[in-house]
Amino acid sequence: MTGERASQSNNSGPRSPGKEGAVPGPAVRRLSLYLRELEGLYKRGDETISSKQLGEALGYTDSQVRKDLAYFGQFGHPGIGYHVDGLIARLRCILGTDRTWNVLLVGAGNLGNALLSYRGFNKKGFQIVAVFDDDPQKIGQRLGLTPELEVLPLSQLERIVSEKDIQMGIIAVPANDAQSIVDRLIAVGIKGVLNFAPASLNVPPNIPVDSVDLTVHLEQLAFRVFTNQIASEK
Amino acid sequence: MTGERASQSNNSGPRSPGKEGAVPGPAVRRLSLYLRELEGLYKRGDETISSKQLGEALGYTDSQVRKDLAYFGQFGHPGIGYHVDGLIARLRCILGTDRTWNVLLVGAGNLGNALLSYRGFNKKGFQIVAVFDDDPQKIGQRLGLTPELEVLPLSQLERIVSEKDIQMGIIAVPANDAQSIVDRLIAVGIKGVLNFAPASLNVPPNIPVDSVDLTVHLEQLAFRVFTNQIASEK
DNA sequence: GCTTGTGAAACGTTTCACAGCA
DNA sequence: TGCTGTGAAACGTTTCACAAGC
Repeated sequence: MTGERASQSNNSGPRSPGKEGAVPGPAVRRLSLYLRELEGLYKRGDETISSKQLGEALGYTDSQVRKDLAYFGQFGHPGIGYHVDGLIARLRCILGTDRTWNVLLVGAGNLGNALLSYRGFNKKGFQIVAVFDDDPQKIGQRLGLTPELEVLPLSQLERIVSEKDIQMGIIAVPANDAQSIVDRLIAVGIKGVLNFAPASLNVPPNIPVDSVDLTVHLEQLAFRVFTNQIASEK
Repeated sequence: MTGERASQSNNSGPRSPGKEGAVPGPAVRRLSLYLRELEGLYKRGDETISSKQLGEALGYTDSQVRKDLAYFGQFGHPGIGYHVDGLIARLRCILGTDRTWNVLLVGAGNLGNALLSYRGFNKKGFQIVAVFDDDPQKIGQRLGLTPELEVLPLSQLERIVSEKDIQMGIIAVPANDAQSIVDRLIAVGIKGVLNFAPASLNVPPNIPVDSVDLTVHLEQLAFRVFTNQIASEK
């Protein structure tokens, strides 16, 4: 059943995994970090980089870097390393950021506002093209950067999603509202969700959800700081 | 070399790992999610819960839940499950959120402001007790919730950290400033850092750093949405 | 009956080590 | 020499399976 694909040397099509099959989750996360680092190197004018250098910059081993990249093809040159610009293009293609993604935001509170004003999203090809909130105080407000967005009521969700061809949604509402919001997003055809509500969402298995809980991150940190303290008291 | 500790049945001291030794990183992350879920159950009046129920609520197996908890002791009762309130207390103690942590914030931009206004931190025992920014426009502004905080210049860092007994720092500055900020934080004795700047930070190995890059999360999502599309086209 | 805690097996990820190429 | 790509070994995590307890 595992489809096979002739290995296509260096000129393989976009995203070509060396083999059909699962890429480890952690590897995909690292690809984003490689890309971020490479974009910095590109700005500084570097033309090539070795797996060793790239790994050291991020705290990974050289073989880790090579294995991660090898899941998707053969991008390097023995004795040389990787061409920075070429690898950037490949990674963007692999991650899907060589195109623009239209994103909606639900929740125009503090966090929602901060997300609307964040320039980093646009730079990476993510455009927040609609904001929803059911608070009557917020509906009609214009928020965010240069082309400001009007806060719309959720009743407009279906219309706007198809009108603006929106594929992903960001949830920045209180925990209690998150499940009903995600249900509605999926009902109108949203294909992936980034959830900032401190709640665990129940969704069909084909809908990727990535949850960022700010307090969970602080707790992880507290645990590790605390562990260090105990260790150093020994 | 592996210290041994008589297994202390149910009344073991705080945080007692069943055995001295490493707890898997992913397990610690899940503990935070268990705690979040348990706090919800407690509000709804539930008194006991089984590993099966808790796992199902979060998308994990029952044995995963039991193994994670077993790293720290024996908290359950065969045939019954776990007492919700008791397990909450244990998890808080393990994660270090049974005390208050004083936290500082560097960067009073959009994201910094959103973090200052977020009530979830206080509920979990994290108090942002100082805000720093070197932008002259921002210094002196009063931001955040009820007891507003005055934005201070970084020159005050050392004094405030010792005065207010601050252990952790949150970085919400542009990528280019992040490394110099983290260096200064560590120099004044900060023990852990939550970094929102899209940059990889170089720190000594005994200083835990947790990085949250919002665009990395969207990229992960884009990758998975894109993968699903390709799969469904097959 | 149902549920925990845990050794052992299964699975997944990372690191090693080296052939092959520039 | 320096570097990639990759099979094999090492390591870590999750799941299984079951004895023991309510």
